[in-house]
Amino acid sequence: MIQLFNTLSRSKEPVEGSLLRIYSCGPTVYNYAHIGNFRSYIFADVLNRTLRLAGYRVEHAMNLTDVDDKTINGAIELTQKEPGKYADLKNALAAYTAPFTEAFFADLKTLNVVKFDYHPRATEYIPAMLDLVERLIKKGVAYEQDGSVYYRIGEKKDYGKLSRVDLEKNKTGTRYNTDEYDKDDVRDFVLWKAEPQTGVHWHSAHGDGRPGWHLECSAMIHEIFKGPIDIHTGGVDLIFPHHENEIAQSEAGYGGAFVKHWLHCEHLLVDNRKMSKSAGNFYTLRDLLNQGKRPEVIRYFLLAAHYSQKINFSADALHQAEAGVEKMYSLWQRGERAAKKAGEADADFAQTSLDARKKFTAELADDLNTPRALAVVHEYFRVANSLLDKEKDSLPMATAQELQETIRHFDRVLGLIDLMPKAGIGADLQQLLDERNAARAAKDFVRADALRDTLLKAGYKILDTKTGSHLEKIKTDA
RNA sequence: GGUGUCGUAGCCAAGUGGUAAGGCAGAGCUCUGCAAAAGCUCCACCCCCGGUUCAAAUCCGGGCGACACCUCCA
Repeated sequence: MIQLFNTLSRSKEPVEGSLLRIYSCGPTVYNYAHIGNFRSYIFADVLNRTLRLAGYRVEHAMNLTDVDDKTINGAIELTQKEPGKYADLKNALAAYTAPFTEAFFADLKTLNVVKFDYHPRATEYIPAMLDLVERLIKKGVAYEQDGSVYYRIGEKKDYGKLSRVDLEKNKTGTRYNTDEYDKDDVRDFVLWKAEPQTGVHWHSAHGDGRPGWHLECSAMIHEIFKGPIDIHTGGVDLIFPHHENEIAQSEAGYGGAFVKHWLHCEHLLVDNRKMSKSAGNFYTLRDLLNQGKRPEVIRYFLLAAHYSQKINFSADALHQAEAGVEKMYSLWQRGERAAKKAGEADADFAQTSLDARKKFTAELADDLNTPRALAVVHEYFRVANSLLDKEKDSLPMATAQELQETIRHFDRVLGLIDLMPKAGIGADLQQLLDERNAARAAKDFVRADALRDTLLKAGYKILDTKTGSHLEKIKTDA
């Protein structure tokens, strides 16, 4: 049984049912997503992987916001740069968001995020959104004002139940100019935004306009899942107002429950400040890869802290993560090499492996406790390395297989082995190694060490063991 | 001003009433031509003050400090 912290109740609750419908808030494709954004998507991935490992069936959607102020501005800029190239602004919008959308999917792949089942885009669900707007007007909780439609917060008595904001106590107007809004109540939020002909717009009963930000998630969840969902994820900054407004819209518009379990992951910090586009203190995945950081290291780094805790992004933390990844890869390859003997599997080790697998799954089942799960992994690695030491790197095939299966089990959630540099040791490398060992045997240590350096620069580390020397790939090809 | 989260070793980070997981770095040792890898050993009384309790890092109260949300934001 999986227990997950629910923002709604502020306590851990069991996840019920065998088929889980999950919706995760995805990116706005106006730019490259930064590593803080990816924390949220990898968090969704860990959730997805953990549930599957635990035997649940999962249907998981992650949206792409491809129409909002920023993307529209981008589209307008495109048309100004190349007048006449786009048939209309919607075409320009599609042209503007396409590369960022592509980059987003490529980055997910780079980070070995398991494919989600659905990736709905806001622009593809305009009719569904307009349908929701009409439902809300019919129910009397929304009103039109100058071509825009607003949600009347006062009509929802339990508004604020997720974020626990008390709108009465909240100062309004302190942080934004209330005069800019033509709303009955400053707290009301926009469902449908009147957009002049000069902007990206769709036709509606209220005139030309485009959807408000919160609307897409409600409409797409309804369209895709045809009913309430089990889990909804996102970053903590979405709790209010985004998720609060989603709840209001969906519950009022479609009736009944909306989401059982709300999960929110904390922010990634840089120098103790939230990483964000507006603050400018962000790194995209591409930035980091260009700096020689490896995606598996980034993954490990993000998994090393619980999702509900803020983590500070630093070179130091990344180094520590790299050491963890290396240890895993090293053991994996050591296990591969050690599969040599026939005979029965080591019964003690088989038991240890089974225990470790169970413990690993159990730690994750407790609100996705990846740090504890990693502790289990490291304890297991120590036992496995001890065994390999003791057996001089020669194990029965069955035992080596046990080791690999266990690492594979961990990796069903960690997702690191797939990103391991491929060894591909060709004849040239083997020859260098042979030459080095010949020099070593001839006590020509200067030459031996020089060859070791050469191999290191080629991305291979030499491991000298009692049973011979081996090469281990330590770097991804540049 | 309102709301919430957090403060654990040099660093990263679990634990949330029963006497401090795990990792990185460091020190010593084994192995090694040297090194690397691996193993073994060592390395914290949990921001401060007060309270509750047989027992608190863990609960309560009060400080101090950090961050976040209340505006677009993962």
